[in-house]
Amino acid sequence: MQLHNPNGTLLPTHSQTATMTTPDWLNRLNPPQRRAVVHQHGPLLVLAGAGSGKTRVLTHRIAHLIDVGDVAPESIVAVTFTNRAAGEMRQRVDTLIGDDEKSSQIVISTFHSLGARLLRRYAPQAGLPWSFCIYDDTDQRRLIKTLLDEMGRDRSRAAIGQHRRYVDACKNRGWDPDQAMENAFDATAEENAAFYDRYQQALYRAGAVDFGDLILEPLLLCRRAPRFARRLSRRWQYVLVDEFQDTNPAQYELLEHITADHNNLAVVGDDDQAIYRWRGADSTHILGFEEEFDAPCVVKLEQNYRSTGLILDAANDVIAHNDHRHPKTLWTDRPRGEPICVFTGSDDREEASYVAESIFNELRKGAEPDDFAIFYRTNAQGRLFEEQLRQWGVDYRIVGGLSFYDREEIKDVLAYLRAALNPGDDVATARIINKPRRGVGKTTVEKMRASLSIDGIDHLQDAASIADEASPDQDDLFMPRGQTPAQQEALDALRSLRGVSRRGVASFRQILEEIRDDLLHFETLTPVVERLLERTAYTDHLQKGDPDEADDRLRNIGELMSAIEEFERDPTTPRLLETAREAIPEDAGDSLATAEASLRLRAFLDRSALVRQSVDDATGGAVTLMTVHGAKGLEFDTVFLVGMEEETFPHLRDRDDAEEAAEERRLAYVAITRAKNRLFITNARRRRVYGKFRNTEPSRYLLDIDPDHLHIDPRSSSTKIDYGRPRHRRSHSGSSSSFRRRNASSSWNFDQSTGDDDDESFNQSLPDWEPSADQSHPDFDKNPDPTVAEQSLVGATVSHTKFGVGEVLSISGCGDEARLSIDFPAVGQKTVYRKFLKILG
DNA sequence: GGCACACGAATTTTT
DNA sequence: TTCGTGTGCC
Repeated sequence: MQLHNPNGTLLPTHSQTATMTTPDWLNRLNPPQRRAVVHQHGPLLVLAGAGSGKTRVLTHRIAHLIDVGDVAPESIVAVTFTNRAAGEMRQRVDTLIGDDEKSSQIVISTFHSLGARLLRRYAPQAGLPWSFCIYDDTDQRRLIKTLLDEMGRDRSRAAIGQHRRYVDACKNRGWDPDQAMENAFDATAEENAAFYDRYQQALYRAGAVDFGDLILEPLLLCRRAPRFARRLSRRWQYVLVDEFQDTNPAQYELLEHITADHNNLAVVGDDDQAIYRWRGADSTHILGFEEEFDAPCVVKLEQNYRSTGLILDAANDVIAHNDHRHPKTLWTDRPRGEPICVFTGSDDREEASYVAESIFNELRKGAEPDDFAIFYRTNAQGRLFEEQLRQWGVDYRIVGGLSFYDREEIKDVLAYLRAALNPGDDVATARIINKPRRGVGKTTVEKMRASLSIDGIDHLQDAASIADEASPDQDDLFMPRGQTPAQQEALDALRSLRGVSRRGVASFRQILEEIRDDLLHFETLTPVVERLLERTAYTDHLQKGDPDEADDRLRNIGELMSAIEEFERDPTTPRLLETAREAIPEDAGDSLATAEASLRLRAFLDRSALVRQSVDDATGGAVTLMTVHGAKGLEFDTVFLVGMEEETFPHLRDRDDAEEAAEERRLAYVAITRAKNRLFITNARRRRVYGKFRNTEPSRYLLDIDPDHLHIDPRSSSTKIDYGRPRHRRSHSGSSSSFRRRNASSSWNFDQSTGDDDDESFNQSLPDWEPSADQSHPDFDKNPDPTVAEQSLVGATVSHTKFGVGEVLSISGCGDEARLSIDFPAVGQKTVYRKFLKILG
């Protein structure tokens, strides 16, 4: 992952003189940073403001523990919340320590990966089969859906979501189903708790764990077996936690177990950046750390090295409206920098096109695409930006959103592997039992499901074998029997399967059997998957599908193959295999459990569930698109914060929920503080929601920023937006700025400007900011004649969403009124308004 | 069993 | 706008 972090290159302004005994890098730290780094024993709380060098403190602390504190690398564990953060920390620690052997012994991982590793190692103790799989979101939903189906309850998407949230919430709190029941104080809660119990049993039957279990199960092991907890605590003598404000109670309790022996818990975080409350995070952990842990060393990092003064001011303006904050003042000695540029599009498409064009112009002047990021509140917003960036020929990468492993074809192939490895995995089995089509349709699967209550038929694959092996004249002494007439009926239905369905079931079973065989006999995964694809004729199936998609899907299968090869070459893989091997006794009796390819498969599947690398992460040199949540922990030279409107950002589900509002505000704070040198805030006067236009209002956060810090792009379509209107009740401190805002309001309204895309003055204004837009933008009055810039469009290549690419023949009018006559090879000559066109060159 | 069609509902945010 | 579900027909 190439998301840079220039924090590693920053030089604090007041580094102090080196003493001979301290390692060189200690001198690159400012005094509070150094205090946190050299603190060796006992609890440590680092309150690290945005951009204050928190990763730096963590990595240097690890290096210091090893180099100066003489701590064994394997007794250090550092936990983060995202794979990206873990990867970055790993890289920086590697560099600092400069000894790969030592460095690789330090455990640096996400909470969930750590949990997964523990479960792999202690699967039998946790009551899990060696072949257990990790259910991702989709699997989880599918399971819940079949359960609701079974129970004859509402299985709508909303209902599934509700149940999922309930189960997750319990697990985040560290509750098993019994505790959930104990804490259920009304009928609804009891019903939910009962569902949780049922869900958990289904997971158990399937030999699967969900994301929540990756924390909860190790925690339950700790509670159940204090000796196990003590063992962990002895093994990991020094524990470091990043983004501590985002820990949920289950994670917190797990940390307590791990540090019980020594209390060497160093946590780093920022309560202003707590944005995962909805995921069960509880910021009282960081706010109450001082009380909970006896007299911890507390360090505040308040100097921001990242952003310009104006950007930091804007961030402070926004966050100042929140209460209950850990008191701190973030400051910087960086220059004030350029004003924050605000643009309002007439609609969401114009907003996106503005952003794409601005970036395009910057790139043309030699800027690096990696320096640009577009942040939006919801993933759905990304699509328009993609579209526009593509129009402008700007390379981009999307972080988050649909992950590679979420793609249908990838999930299918992995489902075959899962179903072969772990026959109890009904979600995987159901997914592929009829894919590609083999005549096992809904009715057949219904029959199989109906027999699942019978003793001896625990999984769909058991049912499949009954159907496959049944014969009319067979002595059925060894066949399961139904205990009730209904069960017997289901069994009979299953056994009387004939024709295509029966043959389909048989061939399905055979395919899985052959995969298992391959797992036993091959050393590596690649041939296993290659043969799987042949046997299932999966690629043919793809080719027969939607021809528009076929190529992409085939390419993705190819990507999967390379991902597997890469995984097998990865130097860290052997360590993972070792973990899985340790859990299985030599005499396990199941040769599949210890077969090399099967070990590899488990490790690969674990990783594919946990490391959700984004679809096109690999490409370097691209503009980054992501949600604000995804942006946490990153920084970019230039940030476009888009969709800054009420309803979109803040995206409030419940307008009266103060906690939710506070979290949204923190989210805005996180977004702003990602920018190093330039910040663009954009919005649109109307936006398409579910295909229909909806009018918008500018985001409250935009109004909270001191207007003096803002520069409104003159091309904004903002005739009627009254930024000056105080629409939101403000608490205490905000009064002076809202006074200023009201006075300043007149300057925020201006005439509708042209949409002149070739406006050089705008482009030039970026590097050397000119405070007054009017100088650089001489004249936007209704001028019937095209400007010189517009005239020069004749002969240019343009593209239109409907008509495709064409050449400009002539132009009349200017600005928004400009009409261009264009020759489109595809549809002939057309006259089109300038604003519907993209200039390609 | 499989397909084509029509209708309705829906979007936070992620490990 | 897009997705998933339900219906009716071969």
